[in-house]
Amino acid sequence: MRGNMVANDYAIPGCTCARLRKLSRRVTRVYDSHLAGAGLKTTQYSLLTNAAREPRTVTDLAAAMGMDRTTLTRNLRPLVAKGWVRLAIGTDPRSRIVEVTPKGLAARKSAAAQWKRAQAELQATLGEGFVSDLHATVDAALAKFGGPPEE
Amino acid sequence: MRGNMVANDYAIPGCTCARLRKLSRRVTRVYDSHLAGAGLKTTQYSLLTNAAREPRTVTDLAAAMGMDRTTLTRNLRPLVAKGWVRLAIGTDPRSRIVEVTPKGLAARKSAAAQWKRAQAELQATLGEGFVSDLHATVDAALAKFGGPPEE
DNA sequence: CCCCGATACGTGCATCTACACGTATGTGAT
DNA sequence: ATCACATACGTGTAGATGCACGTATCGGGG
Repeated sequence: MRGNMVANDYAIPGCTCARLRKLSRRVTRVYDSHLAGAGLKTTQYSLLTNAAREPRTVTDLAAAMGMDRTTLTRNLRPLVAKGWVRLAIGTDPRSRIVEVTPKGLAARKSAAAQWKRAQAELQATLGEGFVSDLHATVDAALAKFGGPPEE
Repeated sequence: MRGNMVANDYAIPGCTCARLRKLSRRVTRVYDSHLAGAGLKTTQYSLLTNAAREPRTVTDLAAAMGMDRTTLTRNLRPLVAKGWVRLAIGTDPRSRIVEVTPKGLAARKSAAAQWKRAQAELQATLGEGFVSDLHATVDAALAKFGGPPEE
């Protein structure tokens, strides 16, 4: 009784990419709205966290975060400009070690509260169990791509 | 026996946003690598599809796609430049109706093959059942945000 | 008819993302 | 020592994303 469901073929019921991007946009806006008060974006908070975990070369950090190396280079720029990150020369003089400065650590620490609020809002919206399942699913997908879930 | 696991607090085991963005990057690269041969990006393919489904105002289409209205305005620009999309004046002269041109429909149709290949590669990498589950999870999340999964 | 709040858009600015390409340095073979 | 290949990086170009802000039109009340 639904009529002809095949009137046109413009439906993409199966486009994984579009769905993921759509959800990413929504979720990113939630986080960014909270982190705005701390003067940084979600991406930057994530970057500071990953860089602080362990000093690494640009290439290694980019690989760990699953992003193009040149993307990381650009993303580092605003952080370097704010004095939160420094690019040091490694043992191999060609390499750049991404180092979070004390100022950067302080910025991250002060933003942590807002990050927690964002995560809490998300869990309130989606439900805690749902978020857990979502994490598991996303981590499993990332693992199948070969990289670590890391974060 | 794992030693002290709390040496630093730089782990964000629970950052939903970072995980989603990471997975989005990976998946987008898969799709874009296939669609490159068709001369468009995943976002553009998705835009063409959504716009072709039904002519709508910029505001309505943006809402359906879960993106900022001004983002849609910018994303439409390259498509308009290629003659794939046209912005017509609606009954309300302030509004712009996003219309896909015949040329745009043709471009989308010719890209459909590459899109299928991308989707196939993803399913081969993740597993078909996994992709189904992922869709269900993402759709459920989008629904909890209030909007339609649509695509 | 005029004013005012609501509505529909576009722009400026900043950031995120990645491919193609170019530069500089390390390394191993000759 | 030198040459060739690999490695580590940055830039040019192009698009995706969203907030703050400004402009123009619509519609109802005075």
